[in-house]
Amino acid sequence: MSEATIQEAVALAILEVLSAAQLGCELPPTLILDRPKNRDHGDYASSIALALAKPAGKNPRDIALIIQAGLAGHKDIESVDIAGPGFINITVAKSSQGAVIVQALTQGEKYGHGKVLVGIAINLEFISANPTGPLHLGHTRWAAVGDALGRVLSAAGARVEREFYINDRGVQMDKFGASLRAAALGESIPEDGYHGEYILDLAKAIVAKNPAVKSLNENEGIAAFRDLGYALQLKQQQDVLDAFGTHFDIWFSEKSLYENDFFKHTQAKLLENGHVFIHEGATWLRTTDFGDDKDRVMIKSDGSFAYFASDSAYYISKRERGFDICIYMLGADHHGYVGRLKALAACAGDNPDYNVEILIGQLVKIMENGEEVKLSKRAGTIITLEELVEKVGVDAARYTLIRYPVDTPMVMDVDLLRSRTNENPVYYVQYAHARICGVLRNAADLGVHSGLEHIHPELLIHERERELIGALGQYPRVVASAAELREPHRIARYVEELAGVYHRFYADCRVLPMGDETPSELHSARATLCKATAQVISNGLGLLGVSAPEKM
RNA sequence: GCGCCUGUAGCUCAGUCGGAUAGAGCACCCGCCUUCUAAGCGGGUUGUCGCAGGUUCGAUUCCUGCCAGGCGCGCCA
Repeated sequence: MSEATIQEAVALAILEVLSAAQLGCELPPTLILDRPKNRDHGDYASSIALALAKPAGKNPRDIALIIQAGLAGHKDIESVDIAGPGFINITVAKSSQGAVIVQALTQGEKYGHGKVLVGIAINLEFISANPTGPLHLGHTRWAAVGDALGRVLSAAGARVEREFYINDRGVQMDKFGASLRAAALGESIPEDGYHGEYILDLAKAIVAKNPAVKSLNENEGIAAFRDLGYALQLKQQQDVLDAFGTHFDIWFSEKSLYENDFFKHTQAKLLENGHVFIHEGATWLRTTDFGDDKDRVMIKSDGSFAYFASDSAYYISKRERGFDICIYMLGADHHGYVGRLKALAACAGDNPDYNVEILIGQLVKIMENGEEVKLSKRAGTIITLEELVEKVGVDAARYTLIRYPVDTPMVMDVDLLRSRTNENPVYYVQYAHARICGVLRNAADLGVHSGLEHIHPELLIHERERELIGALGQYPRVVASAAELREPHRIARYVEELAGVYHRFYADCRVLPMGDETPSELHSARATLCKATAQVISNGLGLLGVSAPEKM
């Protein structure tokens, strides 16, 4: 998809030099060059000489000297310096700097896409809320992060399907039906039922379309309300997610796991592997064979299915549908699932360290006017996704939720998210994009050309220009590591950094001609650099599902 | 009791193949629009990286123990 970057080419060259030097020790299979914090340390740095000193039994500086000599004359390298105990600092040749701009402009939306996950089929399951109420804040974190992760994994070359598991069977559904029926009939809702205001609205909507349901007897009525309410509530969740920009490939019904004897098939498969047993009339899976705290019941002694039966069948289903890796994104209150899901995979004969990945998201709180917001108008207790979006908008909500690693408990400050300053990172990044678009519009008016024929890398020698080019070149690696580590927040952090570098460039490097100045090649070169930057910001925001406005 | 997550500047948080002086925003002070979007830029001040050991040339990062906070441990779903 993307050709090798300068960074990769240089890293490869270093490995070749080391290999030819026959140090007598094992070399790392790949080498990733660092971006030094200090600009005096060049464009790229490596501590490989220090790392190999011991196994090779050599002085690190001697190894560094070998690398320095071996890289001499490399077409992309201006200089190789050795610093301190043996750090290698590499400065890229000016003429080669333009390669990044060429890649960003020619690859366009694909710039940053890579191949690290090519050939891997990933099932990404997230949210998976009960269809008995609106989506709340906990779901919302996953709605943003899950969707972004899906985009990131795809960009890294994986075949990804996003899946929403609908818990559409079991006692919760019946309670839902009973609650709706009670609301419709003006009776008090059962204590263990659903109490939000939305229940009344749903009940009204159901009765309006199907007046007959009110006169059904209790059992039939509960079933009718349950099924009609389910359809409406699911649709509501789908509409909300759609408006939020989160798309699912598959809406998977839990109920469907029991059709066509699929559960029997699951049970047979697990039995075949020797981990199913009967105890006191119940059917169990011996997950303790693979490190779980306790064994899990699949079929209760009364013959009904335990929730774990669904989990088991669902996992088997995913694997039989051809997914190599099943990623589960769960809330912190479900972290107890990790052990049993891993063990389940092992019971099915799979490799729990490879085929199953579980991401645990810590809780989200929301602050407004300096205090925690706890009450929801609609859901009764917990703030909903819709309410969050009403408060801050889709872009700010998505961006903020994605910006932090999921294992950090996070606090969303509504007042801050509404602010339009530096302290609000969404606007900071979007503003950089809009600013560039403005410059490019003016460039066109002034007759400043930009594009592939106007890169002129040898003219881009200002410190800020070099920084900006360097930052653009990091993007493919950021995407790759975000995908491999399942950490989409890295994209957000990168894009913030890039926006900052751009703003500084903008402050120091005039892009367009002033007054009656004649457009020069430098103007064109800078405008082209701007164009490449806009592309990368737009690509990064795109992976997060956040818009890149042309005007603000 | 057992298990998972967290503990970095006054506040909110970044920082994973272990690396060079630990970063950003906010807050506080001071500058920058007679020409590209000031939703911006620059400068100044801020640290026992929870505590104690260990591994090594080097640890915020890896290992062990402890302290503090959050969450979880059903033939519920």
